[in-house]
Amino acid sequence: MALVNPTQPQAVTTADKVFEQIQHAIVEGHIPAGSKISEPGLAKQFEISRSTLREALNRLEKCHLVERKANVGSRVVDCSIEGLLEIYVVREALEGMACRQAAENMSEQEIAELKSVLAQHAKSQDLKDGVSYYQEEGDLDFHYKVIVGSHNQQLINILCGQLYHLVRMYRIQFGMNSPRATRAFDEHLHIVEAIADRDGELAEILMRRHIAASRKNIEKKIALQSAHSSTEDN
Amino acid sequence: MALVNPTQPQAVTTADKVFEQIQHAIVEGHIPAGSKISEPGLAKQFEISRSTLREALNRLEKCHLVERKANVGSRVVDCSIEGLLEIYVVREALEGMACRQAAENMSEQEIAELKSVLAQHAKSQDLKDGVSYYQEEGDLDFHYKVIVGSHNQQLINILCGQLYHLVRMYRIQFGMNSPRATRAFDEHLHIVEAIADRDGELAEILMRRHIAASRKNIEKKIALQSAHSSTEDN
DNA sequence: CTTAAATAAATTGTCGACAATATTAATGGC
DNA sequence: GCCATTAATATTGTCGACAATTTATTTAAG
Repeated sequence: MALVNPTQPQAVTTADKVFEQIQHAIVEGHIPAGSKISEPGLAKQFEISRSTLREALNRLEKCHLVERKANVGSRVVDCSIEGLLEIYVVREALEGMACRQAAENMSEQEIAELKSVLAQHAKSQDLKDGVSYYQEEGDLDFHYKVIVGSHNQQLINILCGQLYHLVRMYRIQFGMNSPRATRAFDEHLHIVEAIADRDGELAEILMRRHIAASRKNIEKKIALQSAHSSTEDN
Repeated sequence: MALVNPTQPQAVTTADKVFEQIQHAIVEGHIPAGSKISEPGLAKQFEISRSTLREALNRLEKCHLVERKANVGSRVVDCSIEGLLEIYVVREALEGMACRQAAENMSEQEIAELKSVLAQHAKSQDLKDGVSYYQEEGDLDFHYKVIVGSHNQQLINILCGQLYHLVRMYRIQFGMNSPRATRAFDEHLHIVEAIADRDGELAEILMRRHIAASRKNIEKKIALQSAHSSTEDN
């Protein structure tokens, strides 16, 4: 069930396993965003040495979940609204290009698989009109398959290896149970069509608009929230 | 003179310094691409412990200059033609978006600085019609300033922190003394115009075409090379 | 009482050694 | 003579300890 990352092969070493555990804890918010990380503390908590923990921290740094300053220490990244919007901008550019390349490079079998993913979403569509969690997973799954379909190792690395978990972190911590579920699904359909037609240019445009729409949706939401809180302040 | 990376602050720790030295050695080809890295060997060579070396290797991994496999070891990345083209695709997407954001977000002063950089290039333009090395540096410098001008931390991180040295590595190892010097300069001029006009859409298109042109130029070169070598094979 | 300097505590960076795994060399069977 | 298995070697992963630096506390001065 868990999305296996092609860029990060099976965890074998203990540092790998601890990395995954901490990663999960950060993404889910069990280790709060922006908090300082105590190397001796975490090492003791996981019953490993500091060297091993530092190895894990290095990998967390690679996917931008923690930041380190020399002689000072590590902190979990801060979840700011600006940061979230920045990531969406990057995604718009990269996933747009990935989608273009997917249209050019995906095999017929991959396209068939992508279609079947959407078909599955469609089936469970009606019964989950309120429950959007699965749709969240489904959305990620769709995007994931398109990215891998680009067959561009650099794109896959950056999007799946580095940004993927950061995006999940933001989604969870900002509590985004996307109200765009059905519209997003329709957009997915159109994107797949463009890919199946091998129309890279259109595929890129559609994916970019799809992500830009998400971003604008968030911006609107934020604007409402701040407007609401400012009336509360009065 | 040396381009200071805003994402990687001054090296203070010995691991940082060793990292920079190895980075330089890899980019310049003193440590050959694709070669295996012996931890005990390199550690002895730099007169540091393995722990410190591994710390440096982790940073090299972050900017995609070395790859590590569990229980096997580290290798310098391979410089394949496919890899080079993949990077150009990523750059086209990211720098295009960076350019759009630069048009929206750069301060007037930053734009003035960007213009002055080009003016300097123009002055030395006539005397370096054969010598393209400076143009190389100048090209990087221009792109660098645009990226930073996007004011998007994520974009800056990925492009300046991760891809920058990889691009340099490819340029040096494939011996690219861009024969597009004067045309590239003209394209830079048009890009700056678009930025100064705050026309993000045009700025993105121009930057994408600028990078795509470089990519196609390389593709053409490669095609010629392989055609040449195949005739040699006969 | 507030501020500055000095001291103490804690944290990070670096080191060398040992354990686990992978690679190479040697041995034996066919 | 060639392939599989086993032994030997080398390399990577992990550990605990010490050095260097930062942070917190205490002390002293104004």
